[in-house]
Amino acid sequence: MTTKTSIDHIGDYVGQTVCLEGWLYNKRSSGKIVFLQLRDGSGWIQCVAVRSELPEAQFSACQNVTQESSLRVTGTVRAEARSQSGYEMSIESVEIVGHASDYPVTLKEHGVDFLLDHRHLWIRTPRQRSILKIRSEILLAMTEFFANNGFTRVDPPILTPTSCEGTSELFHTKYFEEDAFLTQSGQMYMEAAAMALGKVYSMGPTFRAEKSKTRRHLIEFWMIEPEMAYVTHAQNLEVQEQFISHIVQHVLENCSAELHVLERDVSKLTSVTTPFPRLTYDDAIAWLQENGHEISWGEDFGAPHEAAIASAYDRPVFIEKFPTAIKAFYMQPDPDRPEVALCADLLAPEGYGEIVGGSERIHDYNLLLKRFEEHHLPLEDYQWYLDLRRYGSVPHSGFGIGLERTVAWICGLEHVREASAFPRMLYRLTP
RNA sequence: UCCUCGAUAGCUCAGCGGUAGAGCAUCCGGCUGUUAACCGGAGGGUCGUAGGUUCGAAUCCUACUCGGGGAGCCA
Repeated sequence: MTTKTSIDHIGDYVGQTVCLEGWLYNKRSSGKIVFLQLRDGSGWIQCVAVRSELPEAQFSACQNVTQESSLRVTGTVRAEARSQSGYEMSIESVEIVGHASDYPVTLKEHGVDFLLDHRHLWIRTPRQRSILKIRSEILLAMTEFFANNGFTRVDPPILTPTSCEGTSELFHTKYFEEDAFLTQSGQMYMEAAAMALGKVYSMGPTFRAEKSKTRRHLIEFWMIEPEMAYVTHAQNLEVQEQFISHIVQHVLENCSAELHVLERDVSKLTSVTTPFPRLTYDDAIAWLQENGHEISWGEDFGAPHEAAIASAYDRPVFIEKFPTAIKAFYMQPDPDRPEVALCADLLAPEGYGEIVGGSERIHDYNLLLKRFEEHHLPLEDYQWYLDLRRYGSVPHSGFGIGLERTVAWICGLEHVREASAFPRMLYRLTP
């Protein structure tokens, strides 16, 4: 029985005969030699069939095999200077597992619409594979950071009875006889979990029924939401910058091949070290006004404002202490200046926009009650949330980070849709 | 929802009032080191849909459908 292996381990088998199981990425041939480029998910290798060295049936199978047919290839591994990976396989036998005819996603250029219609096949290409690998490594780095810093993972519900923030449009569904909505944030549940377990985090999908149609928006996206008891606004920012720099460092250390496929300028990532610059909302408004933007105190930033500020730095930048009036109801006011909240947005470099939003939460029962009234939120739906301030309330903080935006930034993508295996976008639910 | 751009072969596009084109993919043939291989040949089309202008419309006009990019909202 021939040893089976995967392409990423091929260097351990030089001079030996092994079997690889994969798919045909591309083929080139002349009359008496055929080059099969095999991929198996772990990498690529060129397999060479020579007419004089193979039975005629085996050689003609190599000549006729089509793009993306699945193959078992048995042969001898050689070190090969002409190969990019440094290795090649001399084919001894080929078994076609599944024939592919008229594979739609050719190696030439395609339009976005066509590629998205064929997303289930598009993800086989080197570029898309690299993105999905890096996404997976980012989630691993996040998990690692949380495990090393005393966090417990808690998974909040996806079906919820009400809005968490009362702002965004929600997807509506039925829960037997009741109305239900797909979650837009697990934050309130994570606040409850933080009172139980101290430091907690969630990872999972969230949904926004907004008709957003830009390169930074998906309808369904993943959010990672840490929540920490007894943690203040200032400490929250420190956790965020350590968290982000850990992720970037992990990708730099573990994904250099994938970053190379993506032609990512890694100097834009090596500069991401702590501390990150902190700009108050006041500073940001003043800076924008000095740089010719028409904006006044009290207004929220638009995408062009965020891009202008972010482009002034070589690493993510915090903008903190926004006016209370334009931020979520649950954010703790600054005790020295109640008109601003103890919150911060983290803007990614290179125009990728807001990747993190966080704040210290209101812990005082009466103040939170007042906010519910000001925002006309139905108290009966939120009694459990108010309970957290009735029974041993403590100062606490947390943040939410958008996974696809983070992946898009680290990978240098044009659009967040490539950061998801099967993106849900406005007017696009399939595949 | 608003602004803007687009829809021609399986794919990417050219043609912009006068007989529907190219490259790639597919099929056939050639080539012993190819790297989005190359060379020769073949098949492949209700020019998004519906109206209108014109002797004549893929081309000009109107509406609609579908999609891209952006704004707002946010992560």
